[in-house]
Amino acid sequence: MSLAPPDMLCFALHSAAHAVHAAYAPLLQPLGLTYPQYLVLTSLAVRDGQSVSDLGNELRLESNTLTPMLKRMQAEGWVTRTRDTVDERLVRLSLTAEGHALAARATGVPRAFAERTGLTLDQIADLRDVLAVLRDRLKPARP
Amino acid sequence: MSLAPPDMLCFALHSAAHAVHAAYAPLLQPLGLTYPQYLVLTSLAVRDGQSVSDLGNELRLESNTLTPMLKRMQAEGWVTRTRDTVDERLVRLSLTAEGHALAARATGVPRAFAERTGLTLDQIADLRDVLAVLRDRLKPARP
DNA sequence: TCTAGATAAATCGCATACGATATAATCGCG
DNA sequence: CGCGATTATATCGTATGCGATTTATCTAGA
Repeated sequence: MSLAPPDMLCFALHSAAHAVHAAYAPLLQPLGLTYPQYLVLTSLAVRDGQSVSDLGNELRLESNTLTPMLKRMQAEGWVTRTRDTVDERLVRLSLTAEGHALAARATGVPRAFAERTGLTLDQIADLRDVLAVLRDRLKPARP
Repeated sequence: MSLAPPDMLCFALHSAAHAVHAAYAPLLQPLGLTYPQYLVLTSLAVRDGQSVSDLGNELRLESNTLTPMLKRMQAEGWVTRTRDTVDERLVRLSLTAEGHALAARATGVPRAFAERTGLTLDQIADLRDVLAVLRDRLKPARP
């Protein structure tokens, strides 16, 4: 006898992640951003000049996902991609002025989302930390 | 100033869901299953004869996602898709003998995963329930 | 020094996901 | 009864994600 999906942690995670994605979409669509692009923009707004693999390590994504996404964001005029002059294997990422402006416009999005969840800020922080522990146990980030 | 992704609940969920997906992959690959296909198989093993929208309501997926996936699973010989004779808009889904055999082989997968998480069964159940509440608050299933 | 191995991005193919739309079947209201 | 609205799938286009591979660059050891 097998467990049905509603009884499985993996499915709860899978479906909750999609629900969060869907909840963010209407907040991000007016900005022209997809949800993963929003994460990239936010990461670069905090730390400029990251390489593709720095960003991938933070977001747990591979170059095969990031490269096409970054090219789309470059085409939108939000991001620049330049080879590192010292180590030419690295591609350094920076936000343009438009990128920074967009990140500023997106600042309020997490708060709007937090309100939609109906959870307190403490509950949100606790859940976030439990999930981070689970994730890092399953798939540690590079040191 | 914006929050960085590691501080955001949405990112914790996003990345934990991907980590779970990645942890399931090596368990499912020997069976020839992808992770969403595993959820479909499990759902049909518990309740046979569901329509596409029944299944979509349980898994929170739309026909535009399910139809191609179900066709692939039909091509593998695991699932049959037949129009309901009473209401011909409905497509009824059933597992074949191979489908049932595969579901039986997959029974041990959640336990193997649970061990990988390092969480107790109570912790897993609690986390699952919190995530289900969050999901249903953001995107309720049809009644 | 010079090359074998490691590393960083990029490319390719495939499987989700979803918004928008199309099509077919059924329902409901006058 | 008849037709517009609704419902259930399916189709199309686009954006992730990832496994496997490729290319370019760098590093380390004989």
